Amino acid sequence: MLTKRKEAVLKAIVNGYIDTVSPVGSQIIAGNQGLSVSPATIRMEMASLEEDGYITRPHTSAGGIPTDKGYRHYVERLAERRDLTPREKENIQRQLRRTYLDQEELARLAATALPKLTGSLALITAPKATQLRLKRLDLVPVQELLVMLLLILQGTKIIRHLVPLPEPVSQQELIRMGNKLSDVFEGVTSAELDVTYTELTPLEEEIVDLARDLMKAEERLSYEELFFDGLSELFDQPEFSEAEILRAVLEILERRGYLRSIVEEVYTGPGVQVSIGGELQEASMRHFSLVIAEYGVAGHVTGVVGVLGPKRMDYGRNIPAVQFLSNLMSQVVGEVYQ
Amino acid sequence: MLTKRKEAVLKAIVNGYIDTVSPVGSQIIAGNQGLSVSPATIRMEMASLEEDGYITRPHTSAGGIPTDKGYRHYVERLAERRDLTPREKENIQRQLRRTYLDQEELARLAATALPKLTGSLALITAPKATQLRLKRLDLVPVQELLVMLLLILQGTKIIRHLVPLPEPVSQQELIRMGNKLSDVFEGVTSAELDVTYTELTPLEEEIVDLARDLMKAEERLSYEELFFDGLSELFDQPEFSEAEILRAVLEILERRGYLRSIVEEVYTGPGVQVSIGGELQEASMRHFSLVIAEYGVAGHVTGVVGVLGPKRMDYGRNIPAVQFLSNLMSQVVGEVYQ
DNA sequence: AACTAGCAGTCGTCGATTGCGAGTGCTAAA
DNA sequence: TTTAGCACTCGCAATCGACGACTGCTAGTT
Repeated sequence: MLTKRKEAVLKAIVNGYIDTVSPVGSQIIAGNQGLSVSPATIRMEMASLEEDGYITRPHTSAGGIPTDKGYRHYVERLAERRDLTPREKENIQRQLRRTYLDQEELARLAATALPKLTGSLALITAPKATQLRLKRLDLVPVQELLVMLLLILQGTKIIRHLVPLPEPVSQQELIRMGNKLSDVFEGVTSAELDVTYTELTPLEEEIVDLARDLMKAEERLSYEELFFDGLSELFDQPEFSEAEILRAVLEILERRGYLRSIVEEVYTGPGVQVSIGGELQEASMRHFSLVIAEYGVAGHVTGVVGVLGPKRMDYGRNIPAVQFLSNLMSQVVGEVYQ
Repeated sequence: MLTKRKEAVLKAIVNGYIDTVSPVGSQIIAGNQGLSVSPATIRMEMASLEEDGYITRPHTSAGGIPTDKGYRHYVERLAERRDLTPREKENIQRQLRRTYLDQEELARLAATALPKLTGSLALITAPKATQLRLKRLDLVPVQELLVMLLLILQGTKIIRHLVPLPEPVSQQELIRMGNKLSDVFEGVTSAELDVTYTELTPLEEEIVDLARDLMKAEERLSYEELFFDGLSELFDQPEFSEAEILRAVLEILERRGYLRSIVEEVYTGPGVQVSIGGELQEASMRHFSLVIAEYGVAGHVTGVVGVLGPKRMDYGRNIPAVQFLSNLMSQVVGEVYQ
């Protein structure tokens, strides 16, 4: 366990490093009001902190910089949470509250808002329902032998798929089929989409089978599409002046599935989760931290919202920011889902 | 007009620069087979090329690098077009030919394929119809006082919008309205979506008005959403090791409307268009070239496909690549549009 | 026992200096 | 018109030294 004073020193180091992006020495720490001991004493404490693995030094005669362990301790016990200002909150609320948005748009907008608040990259998945329910089924002619199958699901989600026909079918007939199937299967889950219930023509059966497969495929996806925004905010951070690190970020972002897997790895429960550098499996993430939280309606629909930034991000601010956005999005999504 | 030999020298310089990304000197050019004169002679030619503005030198005693004018001449008369291999073509064709894709997906897929072929960033807009036609109109309940209005348009495009209701409406009633309005207005353009034609309830009128406004708004957009992919391909290029240039690209990409305006500026007619560095209005684009072409069905539906890369991109390959993709996408889109 | 002043020592950073080599322009000869 | 030769220009990379930011340690103080 760390003593009060060691914690104060660690906190000063992390805060200082977050500020200046360069190792912080004993004198600067001593200069901090609140800590009225000489630099020499600080040095003793720093030596001890280094021994315990909370800080490192880039070279023998340099100040300290926090290790992952140091950041971890900072995040959990030292960082002072600074909530968003009422003004900022109101601003986001106004943007996301426009009820006319569909849910993808919601995620997209949230991803645009977050980087400005946190100076980091925002990562947001659209809300995904655990159990899809069919609201309506449409068949729209595209060509003589090609129709678009449209599955409209609970929560404004839509699946569409082109279906080749074995032989021409009149538009009236397609409309009739759409209405009939919508009627029969309204409010039904993918499991209940079964052809044995009613009298169906072979073509209708085929379509119902396809619809079920599409819904099942959709359910199998562990996440909806991932939106991100704020690359340029991220690159404003001084430590990313080196192209090498830049490249790492880009690669992560282009392989979307990859990022998704990181999110899944990190996400272990409700509330805001923080993962710092090496705590993530991925070697290329060692310069980054991830602050993420789930949002949605428990058991019905969920998504993930978070920010990716340098390890020396402003945790005190970003954690409340992610928390706020998670709550807000839960509300908004909840309204559409009842 | 340039002499044969001057052109040969210019070509060697551009080719060499594209290869090595560093100024090419007289000896290297002389070393090229095909040009059997001494370096000294080459130097004379280079001095003349410099005077005429085809090349510059970074400093007094350095080799030549092409200017925008030099690239322009190269692209128009010197570059040897190297078409994609049959294998590559087949590959893309297979990917884009799956008829089950909707048109957004088509653009997205194309944007993913192109960077791998060209080593540049791909820019693609989804196909946009000049004249929207309504295929079907659906009203799907979301909450007691909230319905989703769904406009299904010719060519698999969908517009959706949430509509608040003044008072509860039963699901049957909504379905009836959807069917009625679909029936009345099937195949109609935004201009023809007029409430005076038939007997409509006030609520129906309101919905038709809204539908028309939505379609008109959609038509006013000059382009569909712009997809891009291949950031990391772009950053593999050695000249982007400097963070400053990187930042420029990112800013361009994050402001989507901005990029769109560049595309509009460049796009002046059919066929593949090449814009080199300073030829673009935007100062921040001076390190880049853009190779773009239109695709679609003339008069009905159009989109833009192109690549953005360093000025020293492989024009000989990228121009045919963009050409090929433009043709292919025209075909695929045409099939859905008849 | 805890703290601190002082000092020698370490190490990275920055600027100046230098040598090297690539590549030129010019001149004079073929 | 072409070419060989040569002096000259520059950028680049390596080297060096001064500087300064810190530290670790020791010895003395509270």
